[in-house]
Amino acid sequence: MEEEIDYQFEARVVEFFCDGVRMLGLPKSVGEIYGLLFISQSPLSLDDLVNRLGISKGSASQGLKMLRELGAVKEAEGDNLRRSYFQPDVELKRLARGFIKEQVRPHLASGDGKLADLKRIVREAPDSEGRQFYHERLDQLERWSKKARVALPLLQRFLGR
Amino acid sequence: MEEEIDYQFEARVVEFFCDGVRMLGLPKSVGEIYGLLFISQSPLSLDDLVNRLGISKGSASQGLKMLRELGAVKEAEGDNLRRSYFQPDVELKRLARGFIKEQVRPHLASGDGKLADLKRIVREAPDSEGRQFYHERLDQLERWSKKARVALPLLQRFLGR
DNA sequence: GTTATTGTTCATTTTAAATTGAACAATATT
DNA sequence: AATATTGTTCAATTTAAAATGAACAATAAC
Repeated sequence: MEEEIDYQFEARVVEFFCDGVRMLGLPKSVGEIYGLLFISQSPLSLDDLVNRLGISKGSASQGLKMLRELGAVKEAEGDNLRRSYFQPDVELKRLARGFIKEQVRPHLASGDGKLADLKRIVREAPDSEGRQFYHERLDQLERWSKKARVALPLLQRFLGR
Repeated sequence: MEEEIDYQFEARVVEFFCDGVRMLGLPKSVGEIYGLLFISQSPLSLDDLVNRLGISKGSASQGLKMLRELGAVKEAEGDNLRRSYFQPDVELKRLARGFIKEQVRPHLASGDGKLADLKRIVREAPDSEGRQFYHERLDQLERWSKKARVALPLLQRFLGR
């Protein structure tokens, strides 16, 4: 009976994290996995996740992989020596760092590359009526990008306090 | 011929913004619309967007609606008095404010509500082995939420400088 | 009052992304 | 060496989100 309560509670926490990661643009299953680990008193194995969340082995494996890359979970000791067990990292600082490093920076970097391409196109194009205007707009974009690059470390530092 | 160059350039800028808004979790069409407005020298009407982007009237209408709600475009004067014309707001400050207000804060608020529900469940549950642990975890979540609520205005202020 | 123009809404269709599950590799156990 | 266990990969499927387009309202022009 008490387990029943725990189970319901657990399910709601998992749901809570589903919504959370959706806001960050990550797959629902990643939220489920992190959520269950977050509310578990002991580390869980891939099999535990499959059984308790009712998701496929494939999803669990891929989700754990992503969470490891983000630095959001780490390995831990568990009953069965053959298996890997996982527990969550619950420090906002490190979660933010991982997310920024893995999800935000790559996008910004690729954006910067494309922006440089666009500037080149304008530079090498024959003088046209719009050239000056285009140049200004691209400069604007560059200012945005620069600001973002400065903001990220500040944000990270703040979250780490 | 010169128009040909402009057209290709325009298309690449539009693509650039597609990628950009995808990172923010907004629909591609919103990026296309904002991108075309961003690189246009004069305000455009819904019909212009439909024709130049090759999207449906429905998409254009919905996309413009979202962009207006975000404060990312505003109405402007144009040739045809019967039509509404739009131009982009290119101030990062206001774009960020709109995005935070419309997309981030609502999620945080709903999260806070759900978190309060979870705390109540734990509080009202019979003493169990896990109760203390659950309480700690939920406190952790509350600290995250609080930190986010403080970080947002700081971020906003920084972007507005 | 009838017709034309502009823009919105929303049920249906399409598209992109996530999930599944079976095949596979890697490692341990007998 | 044969068998069992654990975890990964990826083609096929499912699901959720976005785009479409036809019907509709609102307004203007005739």
